[in-house]
Amino acid sequence: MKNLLSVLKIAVPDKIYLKDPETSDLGKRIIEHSILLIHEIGFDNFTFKKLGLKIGSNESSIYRYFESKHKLLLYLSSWYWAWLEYQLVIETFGISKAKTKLEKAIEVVTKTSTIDSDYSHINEVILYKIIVNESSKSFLTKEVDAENKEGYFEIYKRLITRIKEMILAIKPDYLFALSLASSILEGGLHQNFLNEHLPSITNCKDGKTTTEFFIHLVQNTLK
Amino acid sequence: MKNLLSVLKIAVPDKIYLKDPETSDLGKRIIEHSILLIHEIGFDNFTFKKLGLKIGSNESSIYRYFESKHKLLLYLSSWYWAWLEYQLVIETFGISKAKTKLEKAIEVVTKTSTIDSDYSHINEVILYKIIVNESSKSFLTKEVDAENKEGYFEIYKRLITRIKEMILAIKPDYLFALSLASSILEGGLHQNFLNEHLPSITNCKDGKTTTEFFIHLVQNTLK
DNA sequence: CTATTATAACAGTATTACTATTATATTTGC
DNA sequence: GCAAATATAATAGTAATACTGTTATAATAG
Repeated sequence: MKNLLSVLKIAVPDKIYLKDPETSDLGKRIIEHSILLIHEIGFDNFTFKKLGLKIGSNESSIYRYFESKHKLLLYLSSWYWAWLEYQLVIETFGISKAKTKLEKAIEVVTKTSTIDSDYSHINEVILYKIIVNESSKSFLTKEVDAENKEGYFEIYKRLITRIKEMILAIKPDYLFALSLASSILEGGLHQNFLNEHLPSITNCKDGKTTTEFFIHLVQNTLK
Repeated sequence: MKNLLSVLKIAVPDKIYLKDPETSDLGKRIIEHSILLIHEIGFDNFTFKKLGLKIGSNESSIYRYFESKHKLLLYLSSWYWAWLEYQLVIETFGISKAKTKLEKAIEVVTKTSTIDSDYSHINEVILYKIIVNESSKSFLTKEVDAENKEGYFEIYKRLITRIKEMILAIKPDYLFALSLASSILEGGLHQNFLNEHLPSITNCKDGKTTTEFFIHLVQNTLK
């Protein structure tokens, strides 16, 4: 089951890119090194020129794949959410008890140390760090409504919908299943951000994990 | 009690600005219209040049007050958190019952339609919209650790600490009081963002409020 | 082995995010 | 009431950003 990714491909909405980076060596190097470079200098300081320099390739060649660095961030985000959805499905598939299933889901979605699956050129551990620090910037823009219409957030929304279903399987009359699901996902990222940068306002440190916090929260809410 | 702000001044960490905008007419116009302009075109598209044009003043004059637009965002955020802390304190001051007190706090912190207090040149309703859409950008940067050391996030952290105290007053042995407090604050902003831009993944709409969601969540968690 | 496609190299542009300098108002102190 | 100090405005300049466009060269496919 774990090796499904060797036959399946992570599917990202194709309007996000001009040319699918998975279809060429240069494309894969763009993805691989954009993750490393964004992690290194931050998305705000990241440029295609710097990336080109890093991969020994020309700025204009990168523009053949993505029309802007914002689109690249959308790609990386979508890719991560798709990968997480895959993790979620395989990890919870065999679990029949609704409560155990949701707990596993919370674990998958809020844990920090995802293993680099080594499936590809993409380092999932570093990508997760980018998601924590930068993914909000993919929707905190003036263009969010237009981009939502284009379907750029479909995978993210589908992931939240899956968690919502697991919540409703436990408590079908709960009125805030979607809000709880989106809070687990974004809240998990936020607590892990605080742990790293503003530790004085989180308890998810010193052995206590973000996962524990959310499992406790959800257990009591759905009781 | 409500009119305390006519004698008190919202205090923002003074390292954030070069010159206190509250001390001059131009300074106040900078604040007033930066809020309107950021709301209008978004922080990413906002420049001091455009702001100068709007207030009939020169770009370079604005640089006398803030060394960058990032510092201006830090100022606006800090100002908002200080204002919210003030609201929190006066609204909960007279309440003796711990549970009622926290519920009031959650209401203050998560509600969308704050009234424009008309106390000043600052429109709090529009400022809240900026906070929802842009405030994360004030800490999602590579400079967050350095800026945290400089004390730029003190008010924000103090606000969360206040909410944490109210949580602990109800359940002193709860291990995640800080995480719950920070989740209420950021989560509240996020749900209100979703309501506006990605409504398919929130239940905080159609009469159900973000405040209700969090009150229910917290009540059950601290039971 | 030619045609197509992919990539690289180079040039150019409007805008951004500033810094620096000088000129002109406005306020304040005596 | 006037000089000195301060605040603001105007102008110029810069390196970097976020692109677009064109042409040249390399790789590959039919």
